[in-house]
Amino acid sequence: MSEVADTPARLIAAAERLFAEGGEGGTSLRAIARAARANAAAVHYHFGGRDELLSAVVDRHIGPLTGRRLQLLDEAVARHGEPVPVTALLAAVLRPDLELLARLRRHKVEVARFLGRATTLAVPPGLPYPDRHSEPLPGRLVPLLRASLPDVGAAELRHRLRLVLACVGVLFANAPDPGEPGPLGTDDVDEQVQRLVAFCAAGLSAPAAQAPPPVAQAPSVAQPERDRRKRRRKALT
Amino acid sequence: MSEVADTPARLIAAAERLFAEGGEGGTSLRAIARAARANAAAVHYHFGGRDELLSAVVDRHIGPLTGRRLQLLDEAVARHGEPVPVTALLAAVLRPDLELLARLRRHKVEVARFLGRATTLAVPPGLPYPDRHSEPLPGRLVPLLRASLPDVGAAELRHRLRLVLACVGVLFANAPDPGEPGPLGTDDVDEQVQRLVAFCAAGLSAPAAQAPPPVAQAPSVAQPERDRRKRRRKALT
DNA sequence: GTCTATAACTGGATAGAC
DNA sequence: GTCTATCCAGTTATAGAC
Repeated sequence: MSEVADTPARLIAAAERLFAEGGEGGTSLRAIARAARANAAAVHYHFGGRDELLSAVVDRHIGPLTGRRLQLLDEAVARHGEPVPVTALLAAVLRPDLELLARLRRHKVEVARFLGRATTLAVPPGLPYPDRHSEPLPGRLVPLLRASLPDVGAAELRHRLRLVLACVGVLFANAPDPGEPGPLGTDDVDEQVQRLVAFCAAGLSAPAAQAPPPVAQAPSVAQPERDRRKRRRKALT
Repeated sequence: MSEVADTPARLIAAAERLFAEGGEGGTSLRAIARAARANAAAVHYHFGGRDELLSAVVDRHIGPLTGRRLQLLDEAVARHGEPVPVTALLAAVLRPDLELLARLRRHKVEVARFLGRATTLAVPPGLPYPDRHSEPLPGRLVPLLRASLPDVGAAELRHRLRLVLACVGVLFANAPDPGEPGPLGTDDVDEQVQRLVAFCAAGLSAPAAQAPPPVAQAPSVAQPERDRRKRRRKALT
């Protein structure tokens, strides 16, 4: 873990730390190379460039998640038979994320936040982030959910599932510092799963929307802006 | 709207477009000045620097939202009396966002996505984005919710509210191109409000979590990485 | 495989003329 | 208020020595 390791490994490790601490756009290839006690040219040799290194860092964490999710889904099916209770399906999908989050939070909170930004968001345009929604997960999950929630329309279900995945992403992106209480008010992963599943299962299963009483029309929005002038920039060396 | 306008206004407009299209980190002060047909020095004169300009852009959109949310909350209280139904409270809070989203989606989708990244996420560290959770909104909203949901614990409620706000943020961040169907499968704001409220109200009101059946322990995670080498970087220039 | 050196630019910031 | 000119630190990328 804290070995000398070969250059590519040291580069990945340094990149992970710096991308997480300094932001995706704000971290330069040279800074990474310096931190890895390697040379700028080494990044090009091993990965092909800065962006490919970024992808490598994200993939390394996200890849294994899908595997574990599918595994837990299979176990849930085996245990309950179809239709699987929604809570069991959600627990299978969400647990791996919360486990990873707990692990990262201990020593690498910034990395957790970085992954949250990278996976759930449309993310700064132009960067090659993996699209979570095109993973093999939905292909397996959606049919199971449909069977368990026959009263929720197919389209509605897909939208709601997006909202569910959004929740996990934001838990990552706003991961609290270690020392502070964990993501959902607890450091216990089982409790986190229970709480998140309680919220999401209820949302997924909700009866179709009903028209609420009408609401006053929106007034004009955006404009109050007329006194910003000549503030000195924060000093910088 | 398409006037010549004064320099600060042109700068804000150009900055909004370029930050949205090119990402927060990837847009330079010089590019903004060029697009605004102004000078690089003008940015420093009027705003103090690049980051302050970024803040100005975000504030201009987000500021008015809080006002409208509080206004709709007051109307909801006046109409229903306390305790206000959860659905009414949520509709008041979420409608302004969806209205803004619909407006932006028509001609400035990228700006919507930009705002989503900027407000809900921890966002690349170091950048001065407004923290949505420190707005005056929670101070007014949380007591109303507590009164409407006496069975949900205070802490639990706060966590769930974070999840709700996360959902809106991700709707912004992943705003679909105009032409494609709207954020929740429809272009009609009223329907969007209904669907989002249905999901969120159910989640907020859910009974406390229950312990689900135990789950196999996690195996080792992260590592499959051993054949990435020497891919040429995509040509450039 | 890893390094130094360097090419070729772009970044934010500011001084000072107009 | 707005511009030009300039500073200089920092960027990716590559050629070529070891």
